[in-house]
Amino acid sequence: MTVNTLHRPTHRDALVHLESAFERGDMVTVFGRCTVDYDGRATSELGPGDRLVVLKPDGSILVHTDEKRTPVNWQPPGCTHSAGVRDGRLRVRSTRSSPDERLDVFFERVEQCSAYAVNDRSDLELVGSEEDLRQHILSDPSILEAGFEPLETERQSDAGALDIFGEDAEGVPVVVELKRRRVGPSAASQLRRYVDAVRREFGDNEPVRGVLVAPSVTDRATDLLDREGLEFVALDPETGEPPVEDEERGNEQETKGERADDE
Amino acid sequence: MTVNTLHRPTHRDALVHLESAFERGDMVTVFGRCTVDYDGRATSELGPGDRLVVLKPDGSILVHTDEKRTPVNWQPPGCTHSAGVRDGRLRVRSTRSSPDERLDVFFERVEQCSAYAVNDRSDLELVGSEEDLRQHILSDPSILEAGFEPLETERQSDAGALDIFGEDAEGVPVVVELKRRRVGPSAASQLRRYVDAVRREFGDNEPVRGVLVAPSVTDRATDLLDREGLEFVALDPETGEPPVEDEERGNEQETKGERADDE
DNA sequence: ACATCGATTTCGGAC
DNA sequence: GTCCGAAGTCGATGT
Repeated sequence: MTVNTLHRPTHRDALVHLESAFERGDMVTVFGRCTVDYDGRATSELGPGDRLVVLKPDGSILVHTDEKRTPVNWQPPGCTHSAGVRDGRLRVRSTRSSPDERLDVFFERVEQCSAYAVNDRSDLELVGSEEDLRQHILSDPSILEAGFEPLETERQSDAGALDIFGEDAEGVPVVVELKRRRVGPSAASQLRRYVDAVRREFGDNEPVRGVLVAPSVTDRATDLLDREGLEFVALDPETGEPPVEDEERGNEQETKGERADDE
Repeated sequence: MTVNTLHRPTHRDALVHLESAFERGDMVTVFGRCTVDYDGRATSELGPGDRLVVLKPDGSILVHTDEKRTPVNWQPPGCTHSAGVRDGRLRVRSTRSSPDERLDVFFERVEQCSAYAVNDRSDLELVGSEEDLRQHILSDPSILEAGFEPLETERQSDAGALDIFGEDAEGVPVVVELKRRRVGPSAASQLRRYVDAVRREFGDNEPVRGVLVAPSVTDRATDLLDREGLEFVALDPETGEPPVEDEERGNEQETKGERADDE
């Protein structure tokens, strides 16, 4: 039996059900009318309403309303579940120390309470991350710029690790910062921070270039980059190729032969 | 009846159950062995395993394994739910355009399928945000520094909006950047970006101070602030007071009379 | 719709 | 444990 469900249980029955589910390491859902009280990194209160509460065997807890992808209240993995009956209500509690936190869900009525025995060994395989973009550039550095040579990834600097550090065709050092999606001002600041650090290392006489690589860039970020003498290269993280633009298309020299032969 | 549940339904029964739940605007959970396929901003695949799928009437969908606070796959509000039977499996699909995205969950077996009629009008009340910290400073600017005078919040600059813009006791412009928790290098960069922008506005002859306000700061961020001539002030977002430090405590002048009278 | 930025961000990796 | 940055981040606000 992989699912064990109670409908409209008494608080006492729900309590026993919950505690044995915690014991077995089941995943649990509780649906009913409740209030929520949180105190920890911040403090919150939530008045009465119908919500779905999910308790996982890794210690995480989620309180979901009928809206939003993000739970209205939660606690991350590593917390301790407990349950009890207080003042005629079922209290589901999650606690941890460091930081010291407590989440209480008080049910005035439980509509349904289910325990699921979970078996899951599969890992998610995801394509299109910043790491994928990096692999594209490392396997064919010319997609960044003709003559670019990567020398090091995750190279340490005073300001943190550089995504890619390399040299251009003239041997000038290049700091490359990668983003999987359209970039704004913060990415420009980040690149500047890294370029500043490398310039301090190399001394004021040596030129150091900074290149931001992303599928696209906002206007304000472009302004900031221009002001700092930094550069931008448009690349898609999934394909490693320049993204197709709706405007100004059709006149670019390609480094790969991916163009359709319709012209 | 606020909950409607099927145990080990046939795919066809689950399908009918799902479609009427979508119609009614219920919140839905499906538990069973499934695979997941996602294509959109990125691309992912997830092999077979037992998962809890939550579908909300606002169009969001969550696929939860037995671990992590974050769903292993999901779709944000505004998507369209649909269900069908394909190749002997129950397919639960979520789609949207702009961006063009598709999430498919294929159940080889459904253990339980529940529809919940949700009634929830309460809003979360939360204390301890950056906005709370700002209110503390605006209502008593001296907690930042004696003589500080706030002039404007969300003042626009070339680099974005400033949290607080004001003057110190000498009339020198001050850019204040607020963070509700311990800050690292990126907050220092952000403040620097804002101070640079204001200095460009005011001209090189005018002094402009930059103050980062947060409960604490990392060493690397301190280095960056020092290098840029920026300042740090320690304040807690919930209390608006200097946080209690384990070390070097006991010698600070308080602005509020919150100390215990045990000495 | 896009831009910008906060978040009880969460998460993973490195130290 | 802390630090640091990525994320299919999400979500809110303003334009």
